[in-house]
Amino acid sequence: MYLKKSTVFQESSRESLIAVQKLIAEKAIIKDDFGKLRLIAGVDQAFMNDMIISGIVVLDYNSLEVMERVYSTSIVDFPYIPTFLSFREGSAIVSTFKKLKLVPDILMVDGAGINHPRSAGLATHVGVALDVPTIGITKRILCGSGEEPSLVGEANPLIYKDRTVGWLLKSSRRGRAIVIAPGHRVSLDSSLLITKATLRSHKLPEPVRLAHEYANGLKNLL
DNA sequence: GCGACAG
DNA sequence: ATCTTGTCGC
Repeated sequence: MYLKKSTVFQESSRESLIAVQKLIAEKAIIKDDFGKLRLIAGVDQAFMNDMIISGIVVLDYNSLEVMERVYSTSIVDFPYIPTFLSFREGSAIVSTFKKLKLVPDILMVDGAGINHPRSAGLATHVGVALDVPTIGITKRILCGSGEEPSLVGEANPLIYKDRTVGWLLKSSRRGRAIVIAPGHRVSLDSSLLITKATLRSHKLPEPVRLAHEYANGLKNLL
């Protein structure tokens, strides 16, 4: 019979992919290791049938002015399976990042960071692969729990197995809190401070919000 | 064994 | 993520 990718995945590579994630987690550095913040980028993927559109937007960290945008397309070759998102979107991000002319000091990713069962979410995976400082931003919790903040600007720690792995930040008046976590070469505290600094009256911080808008907008031109 | 589960 | 209209609220 025809083997669905998900079946192949489940039966022949699950353990090896978990092994890869454990190696990524070992290489991840969860402390500040970046220079003066001048440029911050955001990345997000949009999908059109079996095509992945990955878009990156680079902003000036202080003015949040857009400095550069690049994108790349590729074919979907892996299904969406919770905790294995990096094997679906990771390579697309890496390819797109390499097309940048400007080198951002931080890359904000639409996915989990160390707030992952094996401490290897998409932001961490991509950060280690490119050896670039990353922060992971998600709208929902993948794992862990924390008290839901109620006041705008309030943040509570996200706990997973007795360890603080990120934050729940009430970023806007409406909706639930967003989830923030270090990906690579960024500390827990900095991941929160930097994210707050790039917020502009929207639920998501500007880097990822604009990257999402950019990637989705490309669907009308491809 | 039974849920939970980023994008 | 994506398929989709109207609708509640600031």
